[in-house]
Amino acid sequence: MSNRKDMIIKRSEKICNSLKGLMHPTRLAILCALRKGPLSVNQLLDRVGQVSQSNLSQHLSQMKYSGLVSGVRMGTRIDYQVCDPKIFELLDLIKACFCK
Amino acid sequence: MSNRKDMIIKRSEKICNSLKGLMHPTRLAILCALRKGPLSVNQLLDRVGQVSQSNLSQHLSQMKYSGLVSGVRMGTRIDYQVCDPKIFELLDLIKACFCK
DNA sequence: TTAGTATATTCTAATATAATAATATTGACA
DNA sequence: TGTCAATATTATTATATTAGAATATACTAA
Repeated sequence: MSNRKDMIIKRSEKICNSLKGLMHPTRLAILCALRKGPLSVNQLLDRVGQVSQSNLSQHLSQMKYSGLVSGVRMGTRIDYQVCDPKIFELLDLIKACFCK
Repeated sequence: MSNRKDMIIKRSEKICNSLKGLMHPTRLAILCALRKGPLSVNQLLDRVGQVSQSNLSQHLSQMKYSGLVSGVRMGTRIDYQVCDPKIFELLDLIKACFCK
């Protein structure tokens, strides 16, 4: 049925879907901002470039969906944080690869 | 003029553009296939999933443009290889982050 | 309960990306 | 030169992603 090529493509598709979670300037900036710890949406709004609240929220929900961040409600606000600190290693390596 | 936020966004944009080079199942599969060494377009065609020659070529040119691979003509064929082996570290870390 | 603040959702228009088919280019060699 | 094999380009269409505006929801406090 499914041969080696299909396996590779299938795995690549899965990886791509996860990668989409960080494949946007705004989303990368969100991750950078979250490096030092959790931040609320409004705090993020303040730290990340010129983004509307609505747009920021959309990006956050996309990142939540792809398992990059999680949000904890603290009363009226929601603090977002990165699920797996390994992501920061990934960011560092990405910078090492592409920022020269 | 350009404050801290702008800097972050600018750098994020740059990283994103580079990342786009690997943000596709076919392109990821190409990179995997190139891990063991250079391959010609036809060889890649044989190793990567169901892709047309034309489409594969387009992906290769995009990857070339974003600095991921380079091609060396050998007579009638062109051998492609990964520019920077650090990319494979990146792939491994991506797998570690997202394939569990 | 009402007002106010924080965040999310939905819809739409604009833009970007991808796949396909058709055609073109390049190099080797008779 | 003409043909063949390898690779690239172009145009077109289909699909996905994004931003923004408007609106909705959730919680707090009075």
